[in-house]
Amino acid sequence: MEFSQTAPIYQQIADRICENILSGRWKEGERIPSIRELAVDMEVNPNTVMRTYTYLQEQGVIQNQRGIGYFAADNAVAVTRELARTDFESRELPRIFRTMDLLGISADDIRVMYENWRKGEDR
Amino acid sequence: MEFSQTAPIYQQIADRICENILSGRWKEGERIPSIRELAVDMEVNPNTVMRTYTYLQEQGVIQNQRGIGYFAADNAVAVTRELARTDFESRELPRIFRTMDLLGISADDIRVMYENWRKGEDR
Amino acid sequence: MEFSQTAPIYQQIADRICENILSGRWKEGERIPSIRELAVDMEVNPNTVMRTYTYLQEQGVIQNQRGIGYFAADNAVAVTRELARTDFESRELPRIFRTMDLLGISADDIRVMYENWRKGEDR
Amino acid sequence: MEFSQTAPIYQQIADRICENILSGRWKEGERIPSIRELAVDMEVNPNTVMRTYTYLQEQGVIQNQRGIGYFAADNAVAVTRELARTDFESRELPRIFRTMDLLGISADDIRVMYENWRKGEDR
DNA sequence: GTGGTCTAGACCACC
DNA sequence: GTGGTCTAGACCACA
Repeated sequence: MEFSQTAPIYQQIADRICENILSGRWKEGERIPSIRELAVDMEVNPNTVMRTYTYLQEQGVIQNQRGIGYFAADNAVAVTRELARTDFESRELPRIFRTMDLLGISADDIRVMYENWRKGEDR
Repeated sequence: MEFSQTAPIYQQIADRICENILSGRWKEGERIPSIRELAVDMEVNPNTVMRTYTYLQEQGVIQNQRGIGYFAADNAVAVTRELARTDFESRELPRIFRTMDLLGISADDIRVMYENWRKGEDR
Repeated sequence: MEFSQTAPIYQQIADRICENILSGRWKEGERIPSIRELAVDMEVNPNTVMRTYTYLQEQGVIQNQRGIGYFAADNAVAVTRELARTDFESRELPRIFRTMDLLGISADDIRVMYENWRKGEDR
Repeated sequence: MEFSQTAPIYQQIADRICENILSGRWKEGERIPSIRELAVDMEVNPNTVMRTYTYLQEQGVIQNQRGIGYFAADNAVAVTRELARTDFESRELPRIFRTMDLLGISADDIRVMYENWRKGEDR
């Protein structure tokens, strides 16, 4: 997998996992890949995945059963939504709005670009 | 001045300068504060401002006249717009759209929030 | 290591690294010394090496893998050649030719001196 | 006049003056422009020209007659040649040769480029 | 262990 | 006065 240089890798992995949960690919309560599996899959040091899992566990998105593995929490979807929403509204949006303001990009422009983007995605 | 913990200070200063140029507070071709002045003003080490200026000079936003000081480039506004726009479209937007998609936020929701935000700003 | 007084140390280190890449002592894609290692080796402050690495990374000569170290870029040789060639032709040559012209040094004189110089080098 | 960013301005002015002397445009023993004249002509701070003149006087290229002005020394051509030659051979050539070596540029290549350059100059 | 950022303070060349 | 380079040393995030 390719990673951005700007954000920490463990965070990018966390985002990925959250997407899997939100999109329903990983069901609540189900087992998720082991640290080693994911590390191999993502071509990353297991320590890095470990960090991701620790972080997500602190956030209540996943849970650990000793000796068995990690599981998506029973309320994983709700928790993840809440997490993503808070982050989006408090950290992303203000910066976005300021940039729009400075560059003269209207909400309408955003709408058009969003629609184009959705067409481009394989979904 | 207050700085966010997430982004490096020298970057936040660069953003600040770009805003000054885009908004027209600093005119193209005019002299901008000396490294030491700005360092005092922002309550940071001169090295940190130095780093900002070096970065902006590489980007073509500002220019140096030896022994005299730094000046906003003649085409500073265009260069800055281009910089900000590229960054916004290639780095911000894709992440934003993915989040909107996952959280079910529509472009209309964005429009409403944007309008509310503009009311909140004193402008 | 000994450094000239005329050029900045970080530049001289950069030149050194480029020579290592051009001569094949450092292979493309291979790891190069860590900042701290090189700093000890060259008896300079780590910050100075840091500056060199940042510069070379901007030029595309080396790449960073987070938490692991710096690596010679996959196309490091080509990039370095291009860099050196451009610099030589646009900055060095014109000055050289003007001096030759003024002093009445012919291209043949240069050839003789070059051959003598090559004999002097242990190669 | 346009100045390079890399070399000090006062040095570039000195080079210019040396060229005028070597090429015979300024004769030995003749008066050369006053500091103020040259400063206006070159769009430079008089202090900078002052520094150039002081430097050239130390080298014996020009002489000062108090209250009258600066003059090219009686043996200005010889002195200048010697200066330029020493600088060229001891400082320029070694670097040039090393670069040629690294880039695989032969003395013949130089000859060709030199001839092309001479055609390009208006002389 | 790695790199990245920042501070404090010094010294220098240049205008 | 200006910017530019360098050192020393600290602290942090990341792998």
